Amino acid sequence: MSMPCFDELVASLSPNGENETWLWGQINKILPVKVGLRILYLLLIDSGESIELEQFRGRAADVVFAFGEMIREYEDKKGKKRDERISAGLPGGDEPFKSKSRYKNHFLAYMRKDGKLDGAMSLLKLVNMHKDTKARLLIGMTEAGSDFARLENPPIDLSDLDHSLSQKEVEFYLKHIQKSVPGEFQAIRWLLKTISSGVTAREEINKKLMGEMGSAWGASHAVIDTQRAGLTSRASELGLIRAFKNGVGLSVRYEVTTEGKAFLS
DNA sequence: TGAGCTCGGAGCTCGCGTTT
DNA sequence: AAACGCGAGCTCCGAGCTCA
Repeated sequence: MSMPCFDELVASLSPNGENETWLWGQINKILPVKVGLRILYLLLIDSGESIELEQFRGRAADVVFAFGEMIREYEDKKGKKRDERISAGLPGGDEPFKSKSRYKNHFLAYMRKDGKLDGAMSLLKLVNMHKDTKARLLIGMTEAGSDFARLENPPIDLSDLDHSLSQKEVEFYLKHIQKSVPGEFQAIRWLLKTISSGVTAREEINKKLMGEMGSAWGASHAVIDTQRAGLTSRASELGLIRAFKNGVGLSVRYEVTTEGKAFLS
């Protein structure tokens, strides 16, 4: 299926161009997107080019909920700390309905009443949607989505619950956003450059972000905070930055990793 | 006019440092 | 060594808007 263009995405409702429109900050992990994408890929082997959106969303939420619980159980048993867990963002907990619904809307995909596409899968142009002649809403994969879905993934394919993404998946993601999702590409470059220049603490990054993008976005402090948190979380999952605590105080600082430096150059 | 939807923020939990 | 406090990361609630 062809890629959705920027105008078809909910992101286009912001007054800024595609380069300045970052992924919404609550999309803070890539693994939940990858798992959903693999499920869609498998469903499409039987169904052809597209499948009914709600059928996919229901099935994916159920499977990923079980997957998330299984990973959490492993992490609990190992006594893993918050920043070592790969289960963040996956649905789970004792309110399955709410958690699945959040997963479906943030990490999977849906079409708003106004026809704009929302959800990480759509915003990253890994899927596309259309209505058939009977007004049924169908979802299919773009070529990039299908390529990304097929790549071997540590927890899904190797039962490796300590790593969320393989090196190949990281490389694919970065190449893909460079080519097709310029807002996310620019956001990650902005963050790496910012940290490289010595702006390494949470509030300093917020301040710089507010100064440079705040007025264009019309963003409150809370929105800046959300965007910053999501971006640092994604960049860290991709292995481009690392958080550390320097001796005194609690506050975290970030540094650009070797991989991050390679990406910048 | 009220049911459903969207956006953005409120607030929870965890873990670590500090205080008593 | 227990209690406290706070930063960080994450979850999901709900005010206000839209649309039937």
